[in-house]
Amino acid sequence: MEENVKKIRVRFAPSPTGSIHIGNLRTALFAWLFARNNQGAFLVRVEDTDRKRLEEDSLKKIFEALKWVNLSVDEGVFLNENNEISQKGELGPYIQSERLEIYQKYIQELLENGKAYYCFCSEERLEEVHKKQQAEKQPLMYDKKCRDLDSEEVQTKIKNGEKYVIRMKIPENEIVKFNDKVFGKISVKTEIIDDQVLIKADGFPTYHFAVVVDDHLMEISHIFRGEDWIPSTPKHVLLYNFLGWEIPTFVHLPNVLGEDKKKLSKREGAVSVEDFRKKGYCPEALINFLALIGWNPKTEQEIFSLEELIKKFSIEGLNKAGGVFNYQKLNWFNKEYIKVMSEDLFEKNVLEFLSEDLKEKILGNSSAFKKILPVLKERIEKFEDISEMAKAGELEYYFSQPEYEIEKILWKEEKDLNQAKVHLEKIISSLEGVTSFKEEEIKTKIWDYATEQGRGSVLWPMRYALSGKDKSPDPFVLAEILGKEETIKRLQYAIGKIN
RNA sequence: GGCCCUAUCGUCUAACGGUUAGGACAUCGGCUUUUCAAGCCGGCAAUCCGGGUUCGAUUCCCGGUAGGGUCACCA
Repeated sequence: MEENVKKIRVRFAPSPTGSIHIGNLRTALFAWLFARNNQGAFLVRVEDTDRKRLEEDSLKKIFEALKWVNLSVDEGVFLNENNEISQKGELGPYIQSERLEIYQKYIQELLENGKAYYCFCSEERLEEVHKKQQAEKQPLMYDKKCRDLDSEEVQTKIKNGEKYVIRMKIPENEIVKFNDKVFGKISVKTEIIDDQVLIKADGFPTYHFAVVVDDHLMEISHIFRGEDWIPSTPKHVLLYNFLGWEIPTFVHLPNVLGEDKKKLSKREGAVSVEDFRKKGYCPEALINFLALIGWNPKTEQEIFSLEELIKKFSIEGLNKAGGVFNYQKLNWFNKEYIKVMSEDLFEKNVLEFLSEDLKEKILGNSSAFKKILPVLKERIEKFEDISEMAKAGELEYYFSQPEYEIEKILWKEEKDLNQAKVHLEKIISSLEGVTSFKEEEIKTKIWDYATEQGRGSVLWPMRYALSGKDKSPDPFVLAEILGKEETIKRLQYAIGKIN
């Protein structure tokens, strides 16, 4: 009930170590939906405490991805009008590397209260300890060698310039309990909790320390994160207690899995938001699809706009079991979104996925292009398919006379090229009388003859003469797109090949 | 291996003790049809196993099994 009083504040806390993973996007989405649903605030904090894994343009990619899927940022780090990384809000800075003094302040407090201690163990020694534990099939934990060093000893070591980290002093024989909004009550004995490093040798805090400090200082009410954080949550709970802070509400989300039922990883192909963008998925489709993994709106509706998702979202609809990321279903969603896409947007997207020389041809015949668009719309599930169609030569014939072997112009098992020629000639003469060269009129002109002679025998050669392909839209659609002159030209070309 | 978590069609999921276990994707078949695509109609397909509790368990409890997560000076 305290949540009703307190303002809802959630955060998305990416690490700038690459482009944003689809699973992280989903976490951000749920947090964002929750904030919007409750008139709360959505903040973004950058967790860049791992100095070794920093990637130069990672932040840009992350924020471009957020912008692409339309998740707006209320506070913290964001991309401004000039596409520069900047910060807004009263509780900053929102980039952890700029908050080092803050962590210092609180680590001192823990040190003074005996909740943390200096540890001078070398990485080599730690490695040995771990090796031994592994051999004995013991859990891999710090052996607490430095836990009870006396303070004089500590001071002289520090004075001598010995490298150190600061560890958390996990209390003995206690049970840490916390309540998760999705997974319910979870409790863990302190015996199995490691004396976690809080401050690294380079002076930077570890994730575990920084999140607790920052989430508290930034007044985060609900922590949305992946379920893989559940095992380390007891450490965080302990830290909140050590510092005398109120514990926020945990909302751990079930994992997004690959086909192998393991956490979705690069092995599965596209996993970064960028990848999906490059393949020509619609951001709305991706969001819609993602929202329905691990959450359900309790209706049989499948297609939801962002606005509808905001309205419908609630933590109660969240699932515990991990969900497989199913590309086929994503494709279906994408197709649904393409169906209702505006002509202009569709055209713009198509152009983006065409090669330069094809684009040139199109610009030379833009009226044909306009007519092709609806045909393409019906046939693709993502815009990458346009490139594939182009490669397979399924676009070329709209703009230039296709080459083909004349025998293929015959329907099924038919052998008589002369008969086909007769049909084509008949079609030409019918077409010459068509005044407005529209699909329906072309059809009515030819239909009776085709029905009489056998539709396959007449229509297949016509279609083939126009496209030069086994598969294509129907001949009436093709004829309209090509126009009267070009259609007749191609039919005559076919007759010429027969002669 | 320790600890934690999870378990309904192949996949995403609905059914908060009583349903012929529902929907969607995929798949299969039919219709339409000159091919492809689209569209329409229909089919196949699930409660992990064993104990309880209960008049009655998909649903609650326990155990097993299976799967996953996690055990860093990475997040």
